[in-house]
Amino acid sequence: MKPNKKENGTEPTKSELEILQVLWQQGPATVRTVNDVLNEQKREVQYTSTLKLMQIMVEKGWLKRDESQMKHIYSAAVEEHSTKGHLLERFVDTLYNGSASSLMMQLLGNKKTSKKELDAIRELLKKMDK
Amino acid sequence: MKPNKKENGTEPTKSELEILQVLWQQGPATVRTVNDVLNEQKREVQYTSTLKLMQIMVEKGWLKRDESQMKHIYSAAVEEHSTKGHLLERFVDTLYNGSASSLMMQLLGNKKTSKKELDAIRELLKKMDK
DNA sequence: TTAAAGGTAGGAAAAATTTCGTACGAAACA
DNA sequence: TGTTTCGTACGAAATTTTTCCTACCTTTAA
Repeated sequence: MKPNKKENGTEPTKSELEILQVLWQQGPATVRTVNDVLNEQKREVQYTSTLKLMQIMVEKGWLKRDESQMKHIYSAAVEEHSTKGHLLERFVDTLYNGSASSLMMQLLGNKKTSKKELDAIRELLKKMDK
Repeated sequence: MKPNKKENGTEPTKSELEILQVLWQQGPATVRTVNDVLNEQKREVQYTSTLKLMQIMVEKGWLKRDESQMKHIYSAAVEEHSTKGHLLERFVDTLYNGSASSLMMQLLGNKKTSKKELDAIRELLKKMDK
């Protein structure tokens, strides 16, 4: 029974989440690719740092790795929707005592939420109504 | 120009957020009270650990401290609504590319969101409609 | 007036996270 | 055939976050 079994109960760290985001968006990719995206979209970071982190994430079960090629191909081992759902749930629990509508109010009161967003949300609720 | 000026751009850590939550809910309180609540609601933690953390948070500008009594009274130095708003914004940006409606969909698809919550949200939107 | 209980301060250790230097192998190419 | 480029592995340092020990002071109660 090796340790890299996954389902470790914990959550990805901030940096780990950044990497997951990249892989969810781009699909399976090399360290080089992920590192490039990070440097471009997020923050400056050395290649070996990204490599190390991604290796750790494989151990933790967040990522899978295809080693059949010399350039290893990494991909997310956890599903985007459920992972984000879990994070969101924890977020709501922590900050809003589990009340989704409290969070909504916050969100809707936020200047950053555009008219377009609001309409999309209304549409969504209408669909759920049926 | 001392460092404990506040507005340091960063965000509270997880543990710091727990303490802020307690103070937002309970109002100004002693370390003893905060520590008791933490142990009861969250996790086991030593008194001096909580004390130290709260001292650090004063330095960082997250908390204020009334030292006029021997039992110092701590209170949140940052406003609940705006702080949570900021955290929420970062959360949406990080996980949903800033799309509030994406987050909503996630939230609404979540079993944990009760009928009551949904109704509250509809009500909210109706009010915003006018 | 002493002992016990309950406070704060401060330093340091422990743990978790992040970063990167170095070594070394494979591939590309001059 | 070098030699330069691009890759992984590994270890360790640096940083950040968290925890708690120790010292010492004040209040309370015996």
